[in-house]
Amino acid sequence: MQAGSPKWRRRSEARPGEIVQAALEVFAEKGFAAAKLDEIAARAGISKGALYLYFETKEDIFRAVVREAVAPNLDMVEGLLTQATLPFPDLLRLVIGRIVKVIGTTRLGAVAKLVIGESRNFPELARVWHDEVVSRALGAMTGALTRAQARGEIRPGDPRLQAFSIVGPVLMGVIWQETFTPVGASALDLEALALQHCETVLTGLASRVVMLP
Amino acid sequence: MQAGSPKWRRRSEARPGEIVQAALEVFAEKGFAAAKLDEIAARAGISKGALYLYFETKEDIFRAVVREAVAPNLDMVEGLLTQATLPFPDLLRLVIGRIVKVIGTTRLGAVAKLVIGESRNFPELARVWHDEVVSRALGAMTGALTRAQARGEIRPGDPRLQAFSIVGPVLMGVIWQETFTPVGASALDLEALALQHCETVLTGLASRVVMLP
Amino acid sequence: MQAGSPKWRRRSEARPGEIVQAALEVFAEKGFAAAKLDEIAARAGISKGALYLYFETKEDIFRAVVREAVAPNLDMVEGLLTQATLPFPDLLRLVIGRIVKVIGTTRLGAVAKLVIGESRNFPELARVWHDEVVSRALGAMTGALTRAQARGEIRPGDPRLQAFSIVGPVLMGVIWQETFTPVGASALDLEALALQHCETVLTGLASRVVMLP
Amino acid sequence: MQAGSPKWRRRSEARPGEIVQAALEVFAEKGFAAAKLDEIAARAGISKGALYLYFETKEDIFRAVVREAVAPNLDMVEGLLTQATLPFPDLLRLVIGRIVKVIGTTRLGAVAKLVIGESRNFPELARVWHDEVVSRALGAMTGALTRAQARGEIRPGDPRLQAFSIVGPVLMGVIWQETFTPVGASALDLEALALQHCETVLTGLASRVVMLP
DNA sequence: GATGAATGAGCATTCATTCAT
DNA sequence: GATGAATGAATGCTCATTCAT
Repeated sequence: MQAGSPKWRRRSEARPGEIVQAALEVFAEKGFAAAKLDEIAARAGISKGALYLYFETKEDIFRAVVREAVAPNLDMVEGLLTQATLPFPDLLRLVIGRIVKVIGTTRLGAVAKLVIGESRNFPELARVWHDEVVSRALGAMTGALTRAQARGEIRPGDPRLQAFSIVGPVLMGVIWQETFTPVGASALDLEALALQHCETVLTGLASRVVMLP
Repeated sequence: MQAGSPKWRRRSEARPGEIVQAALEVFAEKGFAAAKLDEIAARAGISKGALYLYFETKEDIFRAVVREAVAPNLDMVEGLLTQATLPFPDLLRLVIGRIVKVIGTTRLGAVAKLVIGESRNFPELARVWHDEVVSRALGAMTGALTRAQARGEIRPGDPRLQAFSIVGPVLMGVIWQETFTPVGASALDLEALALQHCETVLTGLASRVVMLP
Repeated sequence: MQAGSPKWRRRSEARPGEIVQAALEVFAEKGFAAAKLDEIAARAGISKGALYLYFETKEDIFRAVVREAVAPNLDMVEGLLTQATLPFPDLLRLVIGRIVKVIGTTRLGAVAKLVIGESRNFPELARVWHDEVVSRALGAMTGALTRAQARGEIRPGDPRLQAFSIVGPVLMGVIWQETFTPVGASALDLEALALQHCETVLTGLASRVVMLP
Repeated sequence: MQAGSPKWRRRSEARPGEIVQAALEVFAEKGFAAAKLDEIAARAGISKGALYLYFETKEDIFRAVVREAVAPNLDMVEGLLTQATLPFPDLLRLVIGRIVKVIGTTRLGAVAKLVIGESRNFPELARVWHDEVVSRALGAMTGALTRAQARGEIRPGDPRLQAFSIVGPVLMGVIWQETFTPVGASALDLEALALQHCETVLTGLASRVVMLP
């Protein structure tokens, strides 16, 4: 084995990402405590000891996994904020579509489950997720709702609770897929759910609505 | 030590319940793996060894905790089914109110979080919860929605997805309280959420609705 | 349940013997360490706590089992000694027959196995057995051999080693039955072994023997 | 678990042997249950955890100890078989001498005691010993006796029982040394026993023998 | 940098022993 | 005397972490 081989150099730089990727899989499957460093190392294709060249502790790896998953969401949150001038129905359809797409292409659902499950053991992570993802996204949504109320687009009401009305079903769908589908429950078409729920909640929130007798 | 001291009277009949109660607290705080039998025993006011007079293993205790939490839900589900002849809006307000009340008076939310977090390590529990709680409740809701559609009370659409639209925000509220409130997020008034969402979704699902330009 | 019931009184007196009997079975099956007081109590038909009304510790029960098994052997040893005036072949046939009979009607073999297996953990028991059973029996045999040598009945030689020649095969037969027969080895006719070995060793030890070319 | 990977991974070559050696000592002194992994590890000069790099469980270590002791015996058994063409007396003297030598240079006696004592808890080990050591050795001896009977060298009789007559005293001597010598009994010269018994039993089994009145 | 053998603290589980009833 | 619930010390096993190579 020759030191300084370029193949190694390049791999070294990629290592942390590979480890986080492998760790994400194992944590998602087993949860934090039941995940074994042996398995993470094996899936990352390195030795167990090598993990400690890149991370201090197992908790560190866990933190990296969760924080890494925050990044794409931050982008999404930024997206929410910048589109904030659209009419609310258009904005909502756009945002929900984006959320569903991100969930479909990343392991975001699995990470959400991890954060939920380990929130008591890793309060800082729950805090990070709250502060940098959930709260900001919810804040953006609340802001858009407040403005839409001011414009008379949607009916009055606590915009934070309205935001729950909007996002909750999608979150429930994600949890369903992560929790019950693997144990035999019928699968769920998250996109169809988002589409139908969007129209339902838009009608429900619209101000210029008249219910006939 | 005085003979006949009431403190030491045999409580064997109450013990399993006390243990499950103590275990619920510890599991809810730590998750399955991080929960220590020492602490469960201490909170139950008995020795570690005594746990094994009532349960075979730690997993057994966990199962008991989860199964015990199922019972009150079964009653609630039965309640749902028997009220099925009411007009849908009345039924929904009734049911949602009941759900929120149960959640407020039991540790159901904590158990739900446990089931979600440990679903990969205890698939049978996820299955039990799916079969005996989630699926039945969702089934009842779907049935009521189907009938309401037939009666022309609510608009057409996949009733299962409509059920997600109805229940999702409440579930999200529960998760919020269990996950983010303990780490500093602003508390959530679950009852207000339920109330407002009920009206929103009822409007959104109603068939006799006209959106004005 | 009436205190002082005569049925109980009589049982109480028989209890230690019943316990020792039950313990013998369990110890014989499992060895000392793997034997559980629960099982001994169950087989004796009493509660675990009641064992401590008759014995101080588990070791105590074990000691009682082993010592109890000594008694019938002491009788046998006495028998050996009193018949010591017979011609040696007659004496040997008598004694070996008696040994085989005792082994066939008691759990002596099992106890021997226990003593052998636990001799390091219970040196006093090994000592008791040596002093009160093995050594005395061997001493009696050695004495008889010495006298038979003096009478010219059997050929000269270390009488202790001759005693091993006589007894060894029977002991081996007992061990065989206790160790290998339960795991599928073909059973052994201990009586036939004793009979044939008796004649073989009597010929081998006889002084008036001529080997033809 | 890698398919096809040999059960004995690349390990420090000497370690397993050192562990087995240390374990043999501890098991021989305490028996299986009373032997503590702490002590085995200490005597092997490693930590308790390191044991599990080489063996799965305590039982595994025990099995290795017993199986390892089988190997030298297999060689001995083969030796018996290949010398089978000698005249019986010469063969017997050769074989017995070899047995005594092996016993004197190995801890075979201690292992035999272990197998006897734990035969109920580890039936497979008793079976292995029966099938691969005792049965084969006894079979070889029986075969030699049968041929010797056919040649008219020794008198008729059940050859299996004759084998017991031959081997029993040596086994008894081994057990004596392992069981009673450590608790104060006078030591036994196993070689002298073997020598004298050999001549005794050869005379006893010889066909061309006449007993004078 | 990389390895994997070695460590040792930590935990679930067992079971002889006790004691209030 | 008898019970059996309760105890707690003991121990096999796990696994994150370290370190000599």
